[in-house]
Amino acid sequence: MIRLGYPTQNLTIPASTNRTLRLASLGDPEKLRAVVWENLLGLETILRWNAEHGIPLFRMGQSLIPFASHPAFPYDWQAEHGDDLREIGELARTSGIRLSMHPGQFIQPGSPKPCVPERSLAELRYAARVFDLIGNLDSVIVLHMGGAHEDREATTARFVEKLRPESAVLRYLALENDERVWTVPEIVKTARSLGIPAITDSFHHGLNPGGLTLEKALDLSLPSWDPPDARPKLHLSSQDPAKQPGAHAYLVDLQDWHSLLSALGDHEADVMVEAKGKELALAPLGAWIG
DNA sequence: TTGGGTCAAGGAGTC
DNA sequence: GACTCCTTGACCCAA
Repeated sequence: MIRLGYPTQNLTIPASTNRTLRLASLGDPEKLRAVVWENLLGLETILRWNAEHGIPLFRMGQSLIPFASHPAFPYDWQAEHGDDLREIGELARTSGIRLSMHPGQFIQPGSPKPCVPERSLAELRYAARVFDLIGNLDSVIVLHMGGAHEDREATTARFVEKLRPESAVLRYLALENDERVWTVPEIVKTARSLGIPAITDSFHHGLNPGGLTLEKALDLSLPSWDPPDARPKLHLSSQDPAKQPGAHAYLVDLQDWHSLLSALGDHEADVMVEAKGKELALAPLGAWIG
């Protein structure tokens, strides 16, 4: 069975889990609390909508609790929002919805600059803590390996060294290939050395295939998951024809979808559709899921 | 009221 | 060296 999902917001309702504020506004805790409350309410609304529409995956925005990992964050967010997160976890569980997060491009545990990995780990610990409170073990933190810093081996070694002690993060973490730097075989190798799974992004793989067909790439990444508790995750998107290579399109090109289905064969997978059209991009694909 | 530029943070690539 | 892409919204400012 193939299951589909979408990230951060729902354009139909509409609702978002990614409202934020400027750093300068952190000095106003009431304003911050209001933004967090809107994000949590947005998440609950989206989960109910997903349950009604049979969509079993959703990726929360990284700004669910804006600046939670920042030293200037003004209150104990785990104490204040823990009950809400536990209730959201219960709602997701009873609705059969798997949640994920995708820390952004600034998260670089392998950077040679000392302060960058430290800030990155703080952000990853925040994401892991959110999932601890949500309480669902099938949750996933999706991470790119970041830059190569002109020395792939040294960067990989730093990346592994920084993350290996982070058992609370590794519990949820999965590595994803990217469109420029790290290929599927490279992230699978690094993921294995950390004892975590790897996600193949079919769009990124097309731009940075490392000499492998999509089918061969899936042969490497799918076994890194351990179903039924951890169904394999994949990413699917298409090129925006009006923009530079790497820019995501509003919908998914059906040719890309069929290529993924063909490469998957009989394998089961959870497919996160990274389209600008969010949930609107799922309907044309759903008709093809048998 | 609108549209543009910038905002916590990194890095790689194009032109 | 400036701009764009990975993502989305906030918020200030000029017109």
